[in-house]
Amino acid sequence: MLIQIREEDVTPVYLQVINQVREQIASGKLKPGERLPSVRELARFLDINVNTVQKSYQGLKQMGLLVIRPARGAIVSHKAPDVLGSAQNERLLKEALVRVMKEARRLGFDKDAVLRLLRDIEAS
Amino acid sequence: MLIQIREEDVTPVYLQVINQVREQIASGKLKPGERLPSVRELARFLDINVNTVQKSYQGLKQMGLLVIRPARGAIVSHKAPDVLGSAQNERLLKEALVRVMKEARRLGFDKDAVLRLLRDIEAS
Amino acid sequence: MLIQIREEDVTPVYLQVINQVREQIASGKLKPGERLPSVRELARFLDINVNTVQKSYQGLKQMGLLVIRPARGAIVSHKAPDVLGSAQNERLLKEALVRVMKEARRLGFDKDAVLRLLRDIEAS
Amino acid sequence: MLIQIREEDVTPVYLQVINQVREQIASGKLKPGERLPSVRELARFLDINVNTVQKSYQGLKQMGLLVIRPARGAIVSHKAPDVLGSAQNERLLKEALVRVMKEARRLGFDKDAVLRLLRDIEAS
DNA sequence: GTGGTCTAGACCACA
DNA sequence: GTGGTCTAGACCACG
Repeated sequence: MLIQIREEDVTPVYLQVINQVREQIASGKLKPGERLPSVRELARFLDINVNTVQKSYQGLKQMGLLVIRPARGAIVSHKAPDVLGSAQNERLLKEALVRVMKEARRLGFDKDAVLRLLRDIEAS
Repeated sequence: MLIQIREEDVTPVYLQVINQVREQIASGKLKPGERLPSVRELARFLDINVNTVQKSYQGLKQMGLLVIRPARGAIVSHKAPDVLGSAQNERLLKEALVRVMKEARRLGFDKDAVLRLLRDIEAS
Repeated sequence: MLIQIREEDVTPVYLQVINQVREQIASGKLKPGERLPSVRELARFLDINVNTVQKSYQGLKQMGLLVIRPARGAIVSHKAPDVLGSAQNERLLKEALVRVMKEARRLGFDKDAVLRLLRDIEAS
Repeated sequence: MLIQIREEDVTPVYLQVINQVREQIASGKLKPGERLPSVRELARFLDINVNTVQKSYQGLKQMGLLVIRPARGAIVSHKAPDVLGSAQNERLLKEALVRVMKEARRLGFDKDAVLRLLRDIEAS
């Protein structure tokens, strides 16, 4: 499991961890049932605080992506694929898009302009 | 100038003010040269602290949307239209869209799905 | 005497008046002995507060450029030419230059770069 | 990081801090990636309010000289050298020089006189 | 009256 | 511990 913390990124460290784990599950690099490194292990590896990793894992558990078994470590939930494609996520994404549209209008762009910009964006 | 603070919104108050003023300039409700309420006036009206309004006005000044003249009040800058339609804003919006696309991919959506969702969003 | 207040300029109004009067004396447009408009007259003409003009005239008097005769108006002092070319002014200018040099160093420019830039400036 | 506040200086305290930090980055005493003292630490050391230091750091962030990461401290941005040598700064300096030249003309000096004075100034 | 600066003290999320 | 936000109250120069 390859994770890296960007020092210059203003995103909270615990969110950087959550996002990258979520991405790896979505892309299939992490599969249901697969074991994640222990909290202490990952904290040591990333050189961040144990509490921070703890918070990330709890967040992922809350989303239903991780199953945490005390004293036995954390594994990717078998329900993870459902969670990632769920209607709830569509709602989350919709909210994010609404926020961007509001921002766009503030900056003086209409929906068509946004759609055009979005189409031009790399799939990077 | 109609502004309202949403207590339940997590967005910092000073940003709510900035966003709403920005929106009103973008939509033409506030025109270049028009005078804004004094910091004290607006603070009293919104029932927030003077320093908070001050922070908002300073932010808007920084963006080039306001011209603030000590002891004479603040007016919408005549350069505001340029600022709002500038190439710099296109870059800002692009960055926001890239962030949303990353988020979408994490949630298991591809670009076409995002485009479809965006088209369905109200122009509210 | 042609004076105009720039609304968008952040320079205090009373200083805008002082500077323009000083300029007109330096350039010869206002000559020693010549009468200036009364405080009330100028205030009405520029649409600014009487106190502001009063402050400007007092400042000019302080510099030795104006002689104010109560109830009879203000005239350009016959000593004005001496004041404008004096050693005291050289000191003032030197201080302004020192401030600019400090600013330049902060922005990453050395003295040679500043001299080059200054030479390139229009004599506008 | 050595900073000192001059009580007798009319320059606002938060600007004194900004200027000195900027100077130290320009002169290489503070290098990209280097960590600055926390707002509380610096406030205690300079015996000024935390909010004042906060204002300074926010200003430096705005200029692109600092990267501030909540709960992780502030570091000199890796883009700081670009910011300090940029064309935008040349414009800023040019504007300052134009202002000084106007002032000089008001005081009765021409450009050659100014150049001569500038050359004589210590590089202090 | 106006905006600008500063202090003191508080609460928050994050590490 | 860190930075970010907000309040209350003060003083200043300027109009």
